[in-house]
Amino acid sequence: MEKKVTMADIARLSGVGKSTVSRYFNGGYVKEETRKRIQKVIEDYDYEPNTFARLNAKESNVIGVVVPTLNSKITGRVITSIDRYLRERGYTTIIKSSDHDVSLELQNLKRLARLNVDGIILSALSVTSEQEAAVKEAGIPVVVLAQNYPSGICVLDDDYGAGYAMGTYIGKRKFQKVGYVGISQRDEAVGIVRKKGVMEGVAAEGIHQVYIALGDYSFESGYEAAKELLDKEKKLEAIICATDRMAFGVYKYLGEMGLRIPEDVSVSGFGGYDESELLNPALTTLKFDSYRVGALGAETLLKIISGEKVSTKQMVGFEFIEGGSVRKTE
Amino acid sequence: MEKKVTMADIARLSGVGKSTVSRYFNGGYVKEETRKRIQKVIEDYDYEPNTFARLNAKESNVIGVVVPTLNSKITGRVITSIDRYLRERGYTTIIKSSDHDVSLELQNLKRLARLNVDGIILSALSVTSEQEAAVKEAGIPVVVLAQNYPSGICVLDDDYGAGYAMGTYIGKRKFQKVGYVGISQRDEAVGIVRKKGVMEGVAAEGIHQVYIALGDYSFESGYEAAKELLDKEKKLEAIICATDRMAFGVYKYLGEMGLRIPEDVSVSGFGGYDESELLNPALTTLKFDSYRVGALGAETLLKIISGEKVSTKQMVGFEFIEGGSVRKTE
DNA sequence: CTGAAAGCGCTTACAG
DNA sequence: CTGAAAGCGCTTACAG
Repeated sequence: MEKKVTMADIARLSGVGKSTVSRYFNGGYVKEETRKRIQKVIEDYDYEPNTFARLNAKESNVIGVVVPTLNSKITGRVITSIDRYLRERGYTTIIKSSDHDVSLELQNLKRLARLNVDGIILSALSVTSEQEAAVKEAGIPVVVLAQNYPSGICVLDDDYGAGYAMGTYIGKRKFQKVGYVGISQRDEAVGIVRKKGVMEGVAAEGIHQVYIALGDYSFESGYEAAKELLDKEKKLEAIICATDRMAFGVYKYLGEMGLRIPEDVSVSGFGGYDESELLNPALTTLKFDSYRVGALGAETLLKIISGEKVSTKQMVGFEFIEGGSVRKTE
Repeated sequence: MEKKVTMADIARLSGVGKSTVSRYFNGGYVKEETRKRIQKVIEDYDYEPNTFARLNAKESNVIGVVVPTLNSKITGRVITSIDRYLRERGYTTIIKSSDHDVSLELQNLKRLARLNVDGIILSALSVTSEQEAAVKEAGIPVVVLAQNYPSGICVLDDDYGAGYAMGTYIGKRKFQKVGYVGISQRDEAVGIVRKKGVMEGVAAEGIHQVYIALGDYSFESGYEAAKELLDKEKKLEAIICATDRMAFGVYKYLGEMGLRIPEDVSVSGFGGYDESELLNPALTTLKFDSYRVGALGAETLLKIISGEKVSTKQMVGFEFIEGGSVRKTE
């Protein structure tokens, strides 16, 4: 292993002081000629400063990202987008997973604060008071993603708008009997806001009675919900599912019952994962823009850091994906 | 923002020297009584040392992980598993994405080395000589994942075994005409090793002619490959796909042609993502154990760090998932 | 078993 | 425009 070359080495080799090399990297004044000399040496040695040695720098140029899991398509998109945005602007991003554990999430928050990061992007499991306290105590800018965060800055999916769009889409088909497979209210975005959008959307089209079943995001729960709904009301014409995965479960149940989609029952979802198009018929669904959520979150954080004013609550749009799972009105 | 409490504060508050507090954290000798005093203060102040300030420590307790993308199911599983394994053992893991960019991958490698990480887990885009040089020069332990790495230590999926298992499974059905949708040889694991397994597997069951088409992992390429294969050979009885996603494309083409699965054509894949069971019929496929790859990679790296001997090449198994997409022999 | 001192690789006033 | 000095929050010999 070769000796690691440090800033002091670069300084010595270029015949300048360390402070000058430091200024070279941090945009301070360096005479053009000196700059050239330093640059040459840096290239020769393929040198880059050690980001983590900036112990007493005003800005660390490090941003912390806390996510609930490393294992979801959404998280994958969000952190890809954050990482890219930040990298292109010279920031180092440190990703910490809470692994679905609230206490680990709290620990991650505290640890990042201690590492002197310039800011934190938090994709929260849920908003807890302890967490709010930690954020406050950290004294560094925090942007919360995909979760309403009244006491701070957040970037959200437009769940209400999406729900409303799907509600009116289904409503316009003039179905008499509609079912909805929802999610517990503990998930505010999906369980409350999205549902509200759907309900008000169908209502706007004159449908006032919706049969409701509750699922838990899983394939199986969609299957069970479909069974429950069709048991309660044999003549259901359409089932709106709060997530694609549950819609897949509904597909399975309808298939087993010999009911055709969309001739007998129409089905729709929310999510817009690539799988939706694999189904037969392709699922009519709605895709949230997770990449945009990540990028906007990062952009917002950098603005806060540089002292710009930002909105406390920003909404990111969605895209309607029309498949073949909803019957057209003849 | 409150003043950050540092190790010096803890030392002062416990009436000991900084070195003693440091030893407290790093397992050095501290008298039981002193230990208690320090512990009390630490708890009162909810203190944890700043991992990145250990500039001249022998071990940084930081492990770097370089992945090709943050945006794939497999990567998600691998890093979840690595992160968990390492966290439980007191390591901090730093995840860097190469975002499908070879030069960024190289930069990530160099940067991590400069950060003085104790070791690196590399899920490589491909093995390049520059990269091998960087790894060598880094002078720190590196474990390569899911890619054969003759010059170092690696942890691999058992692609040959998986291919062979699928090959014999299909072969035993005594199909006369079999097709294979493969992947370019540039991907050694899938394009060469897996294919070899499949070919030798079917051959072992007496099938010697296999019609081959090439795809690029995508849904569309699976669709096109199916078209090409069925064009070349109308009576194909089975199509083995090197990946599930391409198998989905095959499903679509067969559906459009009015061919039933498995009555007319049997189909199988590799991957075992959750989506496979959503299809109708469920896809017969084979699941690699990405969690195990991650954990074994991390375990191996820690062994190297602690000076234990490790195998240069370790293979991780798979699980056969029997769906309904392959015709049973009557 | 413990602490003062030196050092890790940087950055930041400050004097020139 | 530049460099010497002090400092960031830790760890590590070393002396006691």
